[in-house]
Amino acid sequence: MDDPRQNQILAALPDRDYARLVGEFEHVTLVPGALLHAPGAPFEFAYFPTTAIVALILANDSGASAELAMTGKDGLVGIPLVLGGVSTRFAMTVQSGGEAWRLPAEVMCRERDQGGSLQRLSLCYAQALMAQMAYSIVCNRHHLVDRQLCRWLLSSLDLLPGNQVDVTQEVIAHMLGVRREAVTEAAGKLQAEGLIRYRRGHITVNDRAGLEARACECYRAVRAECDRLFEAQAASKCSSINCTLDTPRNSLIPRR
Amino acid sequence: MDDPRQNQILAALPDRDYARLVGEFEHVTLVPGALLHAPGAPFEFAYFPTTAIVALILANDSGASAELAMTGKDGLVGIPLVLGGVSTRFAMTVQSGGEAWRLPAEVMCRERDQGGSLQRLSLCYAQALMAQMAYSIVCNRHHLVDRQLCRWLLSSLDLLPGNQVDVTQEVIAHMLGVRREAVTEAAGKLQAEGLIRYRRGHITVNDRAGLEARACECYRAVRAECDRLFEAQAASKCSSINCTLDTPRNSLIPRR
DNA sequence: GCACTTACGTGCGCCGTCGAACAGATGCGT
DNA sequence: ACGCATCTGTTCGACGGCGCACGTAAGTGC
Repeated sequence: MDDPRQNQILAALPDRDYARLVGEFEHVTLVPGALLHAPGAPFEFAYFPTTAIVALILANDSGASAELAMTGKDGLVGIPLVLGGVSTRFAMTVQSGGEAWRLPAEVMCRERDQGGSLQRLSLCYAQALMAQMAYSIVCNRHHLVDRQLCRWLLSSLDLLPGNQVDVTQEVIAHMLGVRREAVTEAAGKLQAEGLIRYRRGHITVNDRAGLEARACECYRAVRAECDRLFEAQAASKCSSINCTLDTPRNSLIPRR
Repeated sequence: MDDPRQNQILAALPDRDYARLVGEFEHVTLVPGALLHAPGAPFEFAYFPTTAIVALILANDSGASAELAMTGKDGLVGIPLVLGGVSTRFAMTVQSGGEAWRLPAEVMCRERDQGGSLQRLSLCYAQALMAQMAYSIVCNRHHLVDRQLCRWLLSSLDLLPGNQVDVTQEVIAHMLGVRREAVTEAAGKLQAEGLIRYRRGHITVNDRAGLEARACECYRAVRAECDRLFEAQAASKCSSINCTLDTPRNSLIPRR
C-alpha cells in the first residue's frame, strides 16, 4: 500500500508531528490530465504526491501559457495555503498519474498558524519552487529547445520510479511553451543520439548520464539548490538555527 | 526625513508590532548598481525599500542571466530569511538608487519563529514575488520585446515617485535578458509613438495610459494579483481567516 | 482484419532575435 | 569650449522558432 512518507516532506517530519497528523490524511489517486486546482479558486486541500507528478501552469488571458514548475514526491501542491495567499492564478494539473495524500485546507491553516515542522518544511519547499521558476526564466531566455527538453525529462525522471516518462509531445510542447513540431524535432535529435527512445506517448530514457551532459546547466543548478534547501531543513530539529553567521558585511559600493 | 512606513509592508504592520520593531531599523541609502546580496551568501539584513528599487537577478554558470522580479516600497528584500532557506542563488542589485530601512537577520529569524504580523505580511509578499516570476516566464516565452519593455517600465514606474526612470538601455537589456540593440529598437518605437522620451539614461514617460495599452496583459495581471494578495493580508487582523470556504469540491475528472 | 482515432514526422515561407561592427550623438569634466 | 568616455542609433547576414499544411505510422475498438 502507498505510504504517505514516500513523500519527502512527510518523511522529514519528526515522528511526533507525523503521528499527530496521520489520521487526517486522505489517499487519492490522481489521473493524468486532471485539473487539481483551477486558477483563482480557493484551495480545499494540500496534496502530497508520492508517485504522481503535478504541473504548475500559468495561462494568461490571451491563451499564452507555460509550465512554472513541477511537484512530485519532493514537495506539496498548495503553497498559497502555506504563504497565506489563499488562492493563486496558477493552474495545477496532473502531469503523470499516480498516488498522493491530501490534507484539508483547514488543517494546513491550523499548522501554518501554529508554526510547526510541517509549516517550516513547506516554506522551504516554497523556496525550492521559486528556484525552479527562476531557472526556468533564464533557461527560456537563453537555451535552445532541445536542451530545455533534456532538463524537463530529467526533472520528470527524478520524480518517477523507472526510466520511462509517459507523455505525448503535444503535452511537452504545452509545458515548455513551444510548438509541438519543435518538440518532435528536439526529441528526434535526442533519439538519433541514442539518449532516448520515443514511441507514441512513451519516452524511455536509455542514457541518463548522456542526457544530463546534453542538458543545460540549469538542471544541475536547480537540483543542487533544492538539495541544499531540503537538507538544511531536514537536518535542523530546531527552527531558529542558521541565523547568526560571521561573514563580512556586504559593501554598498557600486559595481563596475 | 525618510519614514520606514513609506514601505507598504511596514505600513500594514499593526501599530503595536511596528512600535516593538522600530528601534531595530537602520536607515541606509542604496546607490545604483550596488550589489545588495551576492549569490549563495547568507543574508545579514532584510531590506525594506522606501524609494529605492532592488532587482532580483539570476545568472547561471554560463553567464546567461535574467531579472526575476523587482522589489521596491511594495515589499522586502531577503525572502529566504522568511522562508527559512538562509541564502539563495539570486543576486540582488540596486536598480534605482534611493532609501531603505534594514533589519538584522537575527531579528527577522526571531520574528519568523514567533510567527507574528511581520512574518505573515512577508510570506504574502513571497507569494507576490512568485506571481511576478511566473508571469515573467509566460511573458518571456510569448511576447515581443517592445511589449516586455512596456511592462518593465510600468513596473518600475509603480515603485518610483515621478514619471521618470533613470536607467540606460544597456541595463534594461540586461534585465530583460536581451541584446542592447533590441532595447534600442523597442524604445525607438515607443518614442515614435509619443509614449516615452529617451535621453541618455533618462526615460520620461509621457503617456502612462498609452504605455499600459501597449503593454502585454502580464502587467495588469501581476498588478491585480499583487493587489489581491496585499489587500487580503492587510485587511486581516487575525491570521487564521480565509481557510474555511464553501465552494464545491474540485473533481478529479480528467480534462478533455 | 478493418476502419478510425491519435500521435508523430516533414516541408515550406515568414519573422523576430542574435551577433558583430560601426556611425552618430549627448553630456560630463577640466 | 573642448575633448572624450559613454550612451544611443543603424546596418547586415545568419538562425531558431512560428504557423501552416500535409503525409505517415502506431495503437484502439468493432
